[in-house]
Amino acid sequence: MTTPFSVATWNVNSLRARIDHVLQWLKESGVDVVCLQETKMTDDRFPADVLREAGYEHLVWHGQPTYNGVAILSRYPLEDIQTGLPDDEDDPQARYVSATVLGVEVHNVYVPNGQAVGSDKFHYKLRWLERLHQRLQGRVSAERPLILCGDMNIAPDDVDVWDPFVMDGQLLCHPEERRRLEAIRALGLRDGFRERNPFASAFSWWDYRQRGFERNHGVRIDLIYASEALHTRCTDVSIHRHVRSWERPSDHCPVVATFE
DNA sequence: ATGGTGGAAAGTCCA
Repeated sequence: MTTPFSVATWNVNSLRARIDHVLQWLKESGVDVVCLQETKMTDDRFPADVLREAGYEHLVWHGQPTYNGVAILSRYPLEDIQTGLPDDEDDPQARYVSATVLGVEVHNVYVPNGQAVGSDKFHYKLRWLERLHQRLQGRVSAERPLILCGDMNIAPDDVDVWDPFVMDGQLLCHPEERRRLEAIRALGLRDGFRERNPFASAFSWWDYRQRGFERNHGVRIDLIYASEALHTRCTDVSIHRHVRSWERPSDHCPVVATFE
């Protein structure tokens, strides 16, 4: 029948700078499928050999110089790999990769940050979310096992931010971006962490600046959404907060969902 | 305090 497996999302803020943390965390977590964002390297520099040695034989990566970059590391074979959104030809930003593993469609995204509400980059963010919506429309159904995960760069609700009054209407919380994320979720996706922890303010990103982690000034923007068929198999969603306290960490920590 | 910290990459851009 179905194979139990776990899936993680983690914005590593440079895979080159974070490779030791990644290897350490892969060893301690043993997660089966890992979706990375912000690898920040060209494809020829991707450390495929060392990741294969760590047990992740099946890899896909999609990078560019300096910025962005996404990858999927898997203990199980990857099929139907797609790098970039379908209409990516005039967009050089590497923010999307998808593959099917164990019969599950995994869509790994690095949603644009948006820089500042109302800026050109903010409009690019909104447009990118609409392109993601188009990609998933018709693919999400109750019966098909599917995951959408990644750095959404949007806190879905006020409970997902350290201070909803300070953050009200700001980047990561603005109604225009929240509305577009909710429209994607409403295609038929479930936020397993939120459903299991309805009132928990638990975060996945803390600003490097102004001692954000020490003061727990964080937001939950790294999400794992599952289709109905997969959500019924979900046994746990955990935020691996301790990784953020390691020496010279990414500003994001990993999030892991487990399915039976 | 239009700052602050960290990464890429070599002066800024991005988050």
